[in-house]
Amino acid sequence: MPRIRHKITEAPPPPARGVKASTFKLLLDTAMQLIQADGRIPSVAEVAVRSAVSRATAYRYFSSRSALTTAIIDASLGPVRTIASDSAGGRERVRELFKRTFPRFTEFEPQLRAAAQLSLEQGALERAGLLEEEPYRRGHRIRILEHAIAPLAPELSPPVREMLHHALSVVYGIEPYIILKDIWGLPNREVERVALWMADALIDAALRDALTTAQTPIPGPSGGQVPGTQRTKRTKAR
Amino acid sequence: MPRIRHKITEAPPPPARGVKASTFKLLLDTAMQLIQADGRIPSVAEVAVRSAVSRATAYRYFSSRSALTTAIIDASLGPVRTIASDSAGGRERVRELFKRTFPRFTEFEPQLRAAAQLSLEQGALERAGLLEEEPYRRGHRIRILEHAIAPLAPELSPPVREMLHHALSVVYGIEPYIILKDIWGLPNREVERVALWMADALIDAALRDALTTAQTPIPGPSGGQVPGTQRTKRTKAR
DNA sequence: GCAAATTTGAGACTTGTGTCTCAAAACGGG
DNA sequence: CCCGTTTTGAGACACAAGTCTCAAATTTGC
Repeated sequence: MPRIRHKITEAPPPPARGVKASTFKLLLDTAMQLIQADGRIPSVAEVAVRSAVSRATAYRYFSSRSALTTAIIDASLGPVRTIASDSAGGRERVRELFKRTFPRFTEFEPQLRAAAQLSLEQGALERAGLLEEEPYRRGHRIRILEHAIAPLAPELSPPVREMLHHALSVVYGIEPYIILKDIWGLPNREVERVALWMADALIDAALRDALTTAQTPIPGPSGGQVPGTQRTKRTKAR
Repeated sequence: MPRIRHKITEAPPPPARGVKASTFKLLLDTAMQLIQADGRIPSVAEVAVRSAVSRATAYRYFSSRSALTTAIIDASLGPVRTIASDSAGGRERVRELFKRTFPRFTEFEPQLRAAAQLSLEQGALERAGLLEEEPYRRGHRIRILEHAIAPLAPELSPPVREMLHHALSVVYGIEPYIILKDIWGLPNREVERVALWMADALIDAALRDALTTAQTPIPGPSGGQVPGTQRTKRTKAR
């Protein structure tokens, strides 16, 4: 499987031929209205009709439904940077990141669900070798979380830090939100509580791992064991 | 939004008219071969051709691609019960559940990804009020985890137990697997390690919460506070 | 305001998915 | 082995997504 390069393009797309900024805006605005109204990504044809524009023209601007989806997601979630929190250090920074992000989940739920769906669809096509277009990968999650846990870095050995980074990326995203709402039927308030609780639990575990490895003398440099990843079995129950 | 009732049908479907067991088996077998070979759910038409059967017949057995998907998933993951572990109590039971389940993720990855995709698609249709068929909900996750954490129950107050249940359901599933593989490119071995680490961390947190609330005298019966959910801020960093 | 370049609309066409009908084939019980 | 029932195949139809072409409309440069 070919490794995919994350495309973190913040730059505006190069102007294509046969494309007029005003028409693009008209179509995108219509699409945004439709998704807010219906809660699902509209078809290109729908957008065309509602914009009083021919189907052919709409397809000139959004060559497929997935292209339209991508555009809608980017337009909705645009300034991701504003989510980042520079405020407190340590655990609070992560908590605040979660709290700041959460309202976006409720506000942009259809768009985020669409993003998740799109990435699954494209993943399937990709694995089958049938994907022509560039896959949609925003990859902001890694970067945002990296920033959030940065203050904790001095207290964590690199492997523990990485583990925490991985673990938080599972909890920080639309997926837990979807699971808790769809499987359990939890209200937003509860979903947020669970996510925060999980984040806390993971940070605790990381800090604890850091302590145990800090106390232990570091093994020889060429040792097979990576320091900090052998989790001490804590308080074995039963 | 209408609440959906989980359909945990283990019973075989009632025999429909115009349906022959042998043809059903032929088509399903072909479909299973195709998904193993291609890594994606085949179309009904594809299955028909590869089974040397007319399209019309194939559609008699699988009335849509999502019906085919459902059948494939069920056939692949059928005996979910065998996953359950009755072995150890407490934390080990959860760990063993995770370890037992993990090989299925690698073995049935395409099917599980398809299941995740299907549930997102249907969720979108459902929210738009456009879903005619019964949505596919297996809902085994809740039940399996409930069994796994049962031995921990005596040590946990009901709210903490519920929190743990919710949290584990975010970690126990194909979603973390997908996130860690697709976003990070982690190998299976690492994904399993992260999942186990997370499960451990969550159980730790739950047990710790249980301790703190056990020490605190329970507030008055009509108090607004639910005992055990007010997480004590632990080791505030920085 | 004119000419060239750009953008658009209408419709034909393709492909994939799903439905429907009806006659032929296969099956099964006596 | 025969007759009624069940199952199947072939093709016609519908419909959404997406492509393509060409002439008409619009915009832009001068």
